[in-house]
Amino acid sequence: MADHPITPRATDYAQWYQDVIAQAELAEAAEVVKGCMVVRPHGWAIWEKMQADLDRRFKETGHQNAAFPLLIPQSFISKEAQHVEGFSPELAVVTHAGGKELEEPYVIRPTSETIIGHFFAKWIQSHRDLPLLINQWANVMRWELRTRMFLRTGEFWWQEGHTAHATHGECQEEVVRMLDVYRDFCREVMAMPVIRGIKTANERFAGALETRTIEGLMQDGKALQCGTSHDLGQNFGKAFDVMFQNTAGEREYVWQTSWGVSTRLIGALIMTHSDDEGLVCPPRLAPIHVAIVPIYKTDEERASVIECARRVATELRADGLTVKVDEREGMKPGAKYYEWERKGVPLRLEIGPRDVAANTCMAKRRIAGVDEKGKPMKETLGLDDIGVGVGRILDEFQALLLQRAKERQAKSIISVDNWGDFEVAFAGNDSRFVLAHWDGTTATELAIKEATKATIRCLPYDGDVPGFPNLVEPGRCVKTGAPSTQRVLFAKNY
RNA sequence: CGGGGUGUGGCUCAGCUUGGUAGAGCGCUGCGUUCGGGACGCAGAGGUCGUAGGUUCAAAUCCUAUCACCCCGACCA
Repeated sequence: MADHPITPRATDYAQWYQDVIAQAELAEAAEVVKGCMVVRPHGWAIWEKMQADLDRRFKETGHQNAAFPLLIPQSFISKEAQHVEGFSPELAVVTHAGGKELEEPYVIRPTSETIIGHFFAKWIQSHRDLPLLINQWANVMRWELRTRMFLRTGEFWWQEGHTAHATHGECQEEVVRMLDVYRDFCREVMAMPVIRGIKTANERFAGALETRTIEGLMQDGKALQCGTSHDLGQNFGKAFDVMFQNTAGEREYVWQTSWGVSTRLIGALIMTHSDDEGLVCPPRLAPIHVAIVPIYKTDEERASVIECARRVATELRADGLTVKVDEREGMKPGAKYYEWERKGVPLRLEIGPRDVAANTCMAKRRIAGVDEKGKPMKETLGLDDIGVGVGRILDEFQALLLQRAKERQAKSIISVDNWGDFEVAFAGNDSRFVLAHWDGTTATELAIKEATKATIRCLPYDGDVPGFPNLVEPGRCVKTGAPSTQRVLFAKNY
């Protein structure tokens, strides 16, 4: 075994995360732009796959895409009291343009509730204009003191849904619906189980009545907020005068929502599935599904093997798969194997002279056991119906990843009833999903964070936590002993 | 903004204490031999030593200033 370019997870999880990103060529630090990142082609390809699937789901639920300005008049941010308080510290502001100082500075959008509120006010007159269901794919900027690739950077890419409704009831339905879209996407496409829940007042979006979240469990036991959905009530409607005339002829403020997921999901993908060999990518998000490595010694062998590999690639592409035939010379097959494994290609096919003669190939899954000699398990596939064999393997691989993630999640969730056990669960650098009673006060929430670094990730939907079907039950706060009505989810988080 | 650290070929770093005019490994280019789990040989290309001053016959090395980045803390809809 040659040098291992990736730090093992057990040695240093944070370094492992950075190494996977570098070795899989997903992204790198922008270096000349503080706190920002360059998303490299292989990383962006994963985001494009995420976008394509999410966009289809948004359209299916009746939403339309639009685009709003990157720059927002500074005064807009100030119009909603909580919004300005939440975002002011992390705004980047444009004060000059065209060689002159601007009369009013612009902020680079940290999120678009305000500018969209302004235009919604123009677009909405009547109850017949509602609901208005808009989505925007965009980049946003939040000046962060401490950044982590994909998880928290100055600039990031996301989608933000913005909707306006005639009643609070419709607005609440939308918030629930879109959180479920995210949950389904995470499970079906990312092979990642998440827990739906409601944020505490302390963790709520600045300007929202209620924030819902999906929380993912990373391999090191920490939680990652993977998506959010906000009931904005009439807060932005009032701030931007977004009104409609109802059927009785009265003017009312609209009820609004916003919801988003971002390139942070790529971080979630890495920390959910990947291993010490590099990126592991579920087939439904893999930029390359199959890498074919030709094996040969002589020129004649090379010609026949490559001809065969290209033929297989063409056949698989007809099934809608992305296939790479690695024809690079001067590189031994083993080196190619490691490279494609680092990059998270789910399946590799090896085709050599013996395979050409037998009309077969060797298939190696990205996650495979080892045989009695310690060599990776491979299987032989016939070339006559290669599409069938490859399709089956990719389906099995997608299912395997979800199953593994679910098992890991199940093992990491515990229920705790006393402070001693709670502290043990978060001792040192440890984290997990801990279900415990909480007295409902922000003071206690902050005291627990101060003592253990663990925060309340959400008040989970009852029944959404595997193995713990009844979270709504009377109990005593794990910290203060005060009465509590339900268990909440604690974890350290990214 | 506190505390600590680092800036030297594309990357990782040595050299600095004790000044003498820049090195290694990897990567890259070319040729040849290799090729079923990370190849090897030979020949090459590539560096204003973060920046600006200062000391000196002479500075990557000593002094001053400054900038950038990293780690820990504070902060993080």
